[in-house]
Amino acid sequence: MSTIPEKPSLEGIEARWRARWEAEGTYRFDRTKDRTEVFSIDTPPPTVSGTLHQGHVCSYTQTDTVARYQRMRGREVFYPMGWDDNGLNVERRVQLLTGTRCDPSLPYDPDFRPPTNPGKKDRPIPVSRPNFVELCGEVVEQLEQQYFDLWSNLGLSVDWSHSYRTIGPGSIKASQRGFLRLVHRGLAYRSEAPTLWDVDFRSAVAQAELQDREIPGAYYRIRFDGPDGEPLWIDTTRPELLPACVALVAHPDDERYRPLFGRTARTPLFGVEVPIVPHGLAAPDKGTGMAMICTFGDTTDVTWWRELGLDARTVVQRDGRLRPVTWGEPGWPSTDPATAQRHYDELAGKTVKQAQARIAELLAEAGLIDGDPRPITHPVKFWENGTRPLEIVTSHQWFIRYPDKEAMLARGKELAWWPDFMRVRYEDWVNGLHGDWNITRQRFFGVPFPAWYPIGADGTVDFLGPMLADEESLPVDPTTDVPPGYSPDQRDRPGGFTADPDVMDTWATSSLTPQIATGWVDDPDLFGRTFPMDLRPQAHDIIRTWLFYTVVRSHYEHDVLPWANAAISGFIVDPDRKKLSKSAANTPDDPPELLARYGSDAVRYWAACGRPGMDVVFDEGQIKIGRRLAIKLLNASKYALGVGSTTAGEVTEPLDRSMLAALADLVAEATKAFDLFDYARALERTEAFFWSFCDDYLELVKNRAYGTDGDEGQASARTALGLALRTLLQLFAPVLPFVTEEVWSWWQDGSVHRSSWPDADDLRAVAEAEAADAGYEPGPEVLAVAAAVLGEVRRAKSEAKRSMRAPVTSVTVTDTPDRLALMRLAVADVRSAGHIAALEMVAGGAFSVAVTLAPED
RNA sequence: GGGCGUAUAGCUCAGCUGGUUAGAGCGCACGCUUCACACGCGUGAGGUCAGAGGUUCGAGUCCUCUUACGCCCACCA
Repeated sequence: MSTIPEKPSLEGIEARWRARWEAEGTYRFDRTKDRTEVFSIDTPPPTVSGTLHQGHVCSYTQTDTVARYQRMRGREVFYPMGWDDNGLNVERRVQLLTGTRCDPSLPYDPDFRPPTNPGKKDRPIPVSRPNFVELCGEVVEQLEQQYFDLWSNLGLSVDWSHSYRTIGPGSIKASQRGFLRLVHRGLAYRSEAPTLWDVDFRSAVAQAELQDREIPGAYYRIRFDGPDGEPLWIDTTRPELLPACVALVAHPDDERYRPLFGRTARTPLFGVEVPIVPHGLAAPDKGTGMAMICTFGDTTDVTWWRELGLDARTVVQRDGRLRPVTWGEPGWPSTDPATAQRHYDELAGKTVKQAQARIAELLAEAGLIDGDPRPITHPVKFWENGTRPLEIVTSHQWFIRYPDKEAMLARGKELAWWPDFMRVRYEDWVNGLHGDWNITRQRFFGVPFPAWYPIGADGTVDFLGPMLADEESLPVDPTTDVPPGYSPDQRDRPGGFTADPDVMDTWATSSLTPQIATGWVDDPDLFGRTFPMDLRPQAHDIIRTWLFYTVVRSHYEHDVLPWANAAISGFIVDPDRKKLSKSAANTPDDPPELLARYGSDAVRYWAACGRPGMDVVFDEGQIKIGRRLAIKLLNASKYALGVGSTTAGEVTEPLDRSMLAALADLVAEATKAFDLFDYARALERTEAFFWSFCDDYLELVKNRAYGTDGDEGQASARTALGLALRTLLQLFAPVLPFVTEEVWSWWQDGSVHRSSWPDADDLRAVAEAEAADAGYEPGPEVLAVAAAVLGEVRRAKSEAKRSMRAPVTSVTVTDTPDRLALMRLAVADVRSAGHIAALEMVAGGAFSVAVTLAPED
């Protein structure tokens, strides 16, 4: 306990309490507790390569309020923190920051240091993969420190001793273990397949990372030769893929084309005989109703190609340029190879865009285009972080099979969603799934696959016959470790082996965050106390990825849900309802600046005002209100403690009991709200109570508490004030951890954050004690009636433009007998607070108050 | 094209299972140096609850349709 400051202030309290909480282990997880006593949280690992903005502050604060509530309710809270340093974003960030680019063919240079301040225009310096991974590690460490500072300053009650990296050794081990187990059960497999591919980042991307964007394009109407030499017109937006055309397709019911099914057409410029086939996906109303199938222009092409068993003639390479092709060779048939070659040589080596322009010219020159291209805008698939449309290339990839839709939907029903309607997003996603989950990324900084491929005596690699690491040997890096039965000198040699060159998709790791955080296999004791977890907090945009994948992995590995509850937060939007972008950071409004200007509690207040699942508008005004609330708590507390508040005495005065009865109702409501993860409602109710508590109750009780009206009732006021203050501090503690802890320390032992959540029944018992004997029903009404009369007196003074201290000669209250009876119980306090000389009560009629002010001096 | 959500005072939002004159804060106006607080206090003005139908004794609240906005999904020829 310490003393009450003369002039209470918020300045500096964050640093003081951060240090104290850390030193005293206030939020340390007690791992002697049983699973039933534990509340464990699957904290979202923030992407350290991203930019901190108010959105992070908002959602992490919301979760923290729940964690703090559960802790006060007596649950031992397991609240770890992860850092997501996986993925393409880190690589991109590292490339920018260090001016380097990974070239896996280079040897490791132990003395390499990146330039200190690389210019944007400088050509990136190629570095080896180990060098690049080292740089990633260094950059990631700096980024984590920034995040730690912010989180800690914000007052997250995380146990920092339980933190992990999505690419740390423990995570790599867990990811590889999970992967191997799926492979051994036949649930993960290797396949060569057409894959959506970002030509700039030279990597495959998964369905969940796709984004449609409307971009300009154009329809070209191109002439094919029909079976009998007649013209056959098709519309395409991708004329450059003409050399990759393997069939023409129309709807089976399309009368125009039905006679042509089973026959062949000839492609223009290249003279390739392609079959004319029916398929239900062909749209009679699009273009001419007949489309060319290319390998591969879009995912529909892939579907057609697979379902119709067509040839593959791919032309787009991984760098987004057209590959060299020799026409007339096997796989590249043409009725006129020389002409085909002449045309194709104009395209080979060009980018898709360049090739499109050139082939349009070639077609026009040959008179094979009908009219001018017709400009359109159409949705095209992009990688969500990419800048050029995705291409489809064929490559070797690892896939995880999805469980039955029914099983996944059942898991979705089993999970408690907050708010409940978010479940629908999950169900929509499950119902729309197609294909399996491609977990391969052609990157460098990530979890490597614990796999190698045998090299035959002739030097060919069997990319479909992987050799897997033993689970006991994990974690492994196949580029430095050696597969069982081989020696290091056999690497990349005929008869030897080669490492799997790829890394896992970021979600393949983060789908195991519950397992990673709780010590799966490596710490069975902790795992048994914390898994399955209680809560997954996350935003709605990654239900289809993080949430869904986590459910899949836990379903496969443990046959349970990974957590009982999913609390889904909204986005932070700017006042124009646009999602906050990265540009929101590094402005005067960025989070560290806001925390410094208004204090952490104020920013937390704003965050906690956001309803669960609803988008939150960034509103600096709301932060100011939070600051005002925190300051008000300091001052009201100073007053209450200054008059000698205690939590131990008796409460005898009806007004005091009435206030406590109202407080008991508040506690019940706030508790219920928090149990439903509705921190916003709990805060709103508590705040409303607190302001009227200050405005009405404190004013009514002030003189009595000071003892200026005599000793009678003073003890009652002191006890009521003490109980109310203690309760209010506790109710506010989850949202305003700093100021509540500050005030708590003035008069209570220990931390408010480890105190027991208030009990509505206890308060009600105090309010009701012997009330019946005193001849009235205890409830909030006495306070309400007294406050209403006081309000009328204030109004009279305001309208007369007089001070609130102006003396009142007489007041006449007219009301129903019942309400007058309640009024009578608090009449002394009302007179005192209103400086009222005489107060009369008249039964009958509607509530009204006549006020006669004393004349001014 | 399908789905989900939102629409209440100038702004940000409450209004839980339908029930007396629709609430709060900010902002605004007018006041008040009041012994916890001028980083304050008091009082006040301000709303045809997006629109149109319907159910009901009664609808901001339930149903239908429409409109606007946001988000998610969808086979891009």
